[in-house]
Amino acid sequence: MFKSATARAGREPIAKGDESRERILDAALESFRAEGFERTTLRQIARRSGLALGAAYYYFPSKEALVHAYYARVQAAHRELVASLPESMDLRERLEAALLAKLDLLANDRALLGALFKSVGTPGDPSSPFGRATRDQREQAISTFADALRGKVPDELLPAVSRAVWALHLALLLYWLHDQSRGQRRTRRLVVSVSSLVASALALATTPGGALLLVPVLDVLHEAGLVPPPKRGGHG
Amino acid sequence: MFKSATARAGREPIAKGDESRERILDAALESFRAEGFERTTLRQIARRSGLALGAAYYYFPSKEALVHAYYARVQAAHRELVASLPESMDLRERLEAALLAKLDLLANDRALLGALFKSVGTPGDPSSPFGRATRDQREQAISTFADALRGKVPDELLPAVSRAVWALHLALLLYWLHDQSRGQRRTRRLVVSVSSLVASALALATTPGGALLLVPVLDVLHEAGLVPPPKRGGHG
DNA sequence: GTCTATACTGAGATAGAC
DNA sequence: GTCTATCTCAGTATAGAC
Repeated sequence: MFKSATARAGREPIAKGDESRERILDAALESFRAEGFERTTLRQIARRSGLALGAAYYYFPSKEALVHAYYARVQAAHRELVASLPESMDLRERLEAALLAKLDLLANDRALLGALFKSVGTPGDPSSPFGRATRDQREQAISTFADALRGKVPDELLPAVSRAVWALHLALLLYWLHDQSRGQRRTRRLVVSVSSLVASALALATTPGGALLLVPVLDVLHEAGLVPPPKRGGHG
Repeated sequence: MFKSATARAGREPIAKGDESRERILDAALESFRAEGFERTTLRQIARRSGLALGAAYYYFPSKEALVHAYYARVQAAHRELVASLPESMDLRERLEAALLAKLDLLANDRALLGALFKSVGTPGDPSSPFGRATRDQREQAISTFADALRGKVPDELLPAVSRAVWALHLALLLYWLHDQSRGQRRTRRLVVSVSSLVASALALATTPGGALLLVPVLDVLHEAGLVPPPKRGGHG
C-alpha cells in the first residue's frame, strides 16, 4: 500500500519519482502548518512544490493521504525512540516514556492530527485508522508498544496488553487534540497517572490472587477479538 | 443551538417552518439510507423534499447538520427507552439494556453514524462530538446514562461513572461501526461482557477493602477532568 | 420570517493528451 | 510521470415573492 519512499522515511530520495513525492509532501506539510488542513488546497500544494495538480494526485490519491504519509514518518520516528529507551526503566516508566514520546513527536501538528480521525467511522475508507487498508501501519504501531513493554509484562499477556495500550494511546491522542491547557499539560499529567494505573493493575494481575481479577477482563478482551479464548480450569 | 422542532422530537410539527424542516430531514434520511451519506447531494435532498436548495440551507447549515438532527431524534428515543427500564433490574442488567437499546435504535443506520465521527478530531468544528457546540447534546446523553444507573451506584460516584460509561458507549459505537459480523453479534456479546465487568468492578469498589483499589482509578478520572479532586485521608 | 430561482465560486477529484 | 482541461458538488450570494 505504501510507496517505497515511506519505508525509507527520512532518507534521501533516489529515483526521480521519489523526489517529486517528497517535494509534494514537504510542500503539503508547510501549507498545513501555515494555514491548517481544511484551508489548504491541493492547488496551493502543487504550486508550492513546483508541480501541477495532477502530479500531486499521481502520488497521493487524496488530501488525507498526505496526512497519512506524514503520520507514517512520525510512526517510524516513534519506533526508533522507543527502541532507544534504556532497559533499566521499569514498566511504568517505559509506558509513560513511550506515550509521552508520541505526544512530543506530534506536538507541533496537533491540528493536523485531527484530519487523521476524519475517516475513523467509515470502515471502507482506505485511510480509516481501523480499516483494512491501514492494517500494516496499525500492526507496526502495536508492535512499537510491544517493544516498549517486552520483558516487563508476562510474555503470554504481551499481545493483548500491547493491543490494549495501542487503543488507549488512540484515546489519549483524541483527548490531547481537545486539550486546551497550556502545552497540553493536562494530557501529560493524564499520561502519567494512566501509566501508573496500568502498571499497578498489571502488577496486581500477575499476583497469585490477582489472576482471578484478571479473568473477567480477559473475557472482555476476548469478546473484543483482542485476544484468543481464555483457558479456564486447565481444560483448554 | 437547536430549533424548537428538535425539542419536540417525534411530535407533530406545528408551525409551517417546522413542517418544512421535518420534510427536509426525512428526505435527507431517505437519500442517505438509499445511497449513503457521501453520495447524497443536497440538491437531491431538496428535490426529494419538494423544496428548493436554499430552503435546505435555510434550516441546515451543512450536510453534517442533517445527521446531527437525526442523532438528536435517536437520543430522545434512547432517553425514553432508558426511562422505561424496570426498576427491578440490577446494575448489570440496566447498563446492558441501555447500551443494547442504543445499538437497536441505530441498527438500520450504521453507515450514517460514521458521518458523525468525521469531526471527532477537530475541536473547532460545530459538529464535533467533543466540541463546545454540542455540549448540550453531550450532557443529555450523559444524563441518560445517569438515569440508567441511578440508585444502582453510590450517589457520589454517579457523575463520574455516567461520564465514563458515556465515553465507553462511544468506543462501543465505534467498534460496532466496524463490526462485520452478522447483525453485529460480536458487538452485542462485547456489550454483555463489558456490562458484566463494569458491574463487578463497581461492586468490588464499593466494598470496604475495594475502595482502596478505587483510589488510583479516581486519580485518573480526576486528571481527565471527569471528576473533582479525590478526598484523601479526610483532609480533602 | 419562509421560501424560490438562479447563478457563481472554489475545491476535490478524474481523464486523457503528451 | 506529468500536465491541462474538465467534471461534480458543497456552499454562497443575490434578488425577489409572500
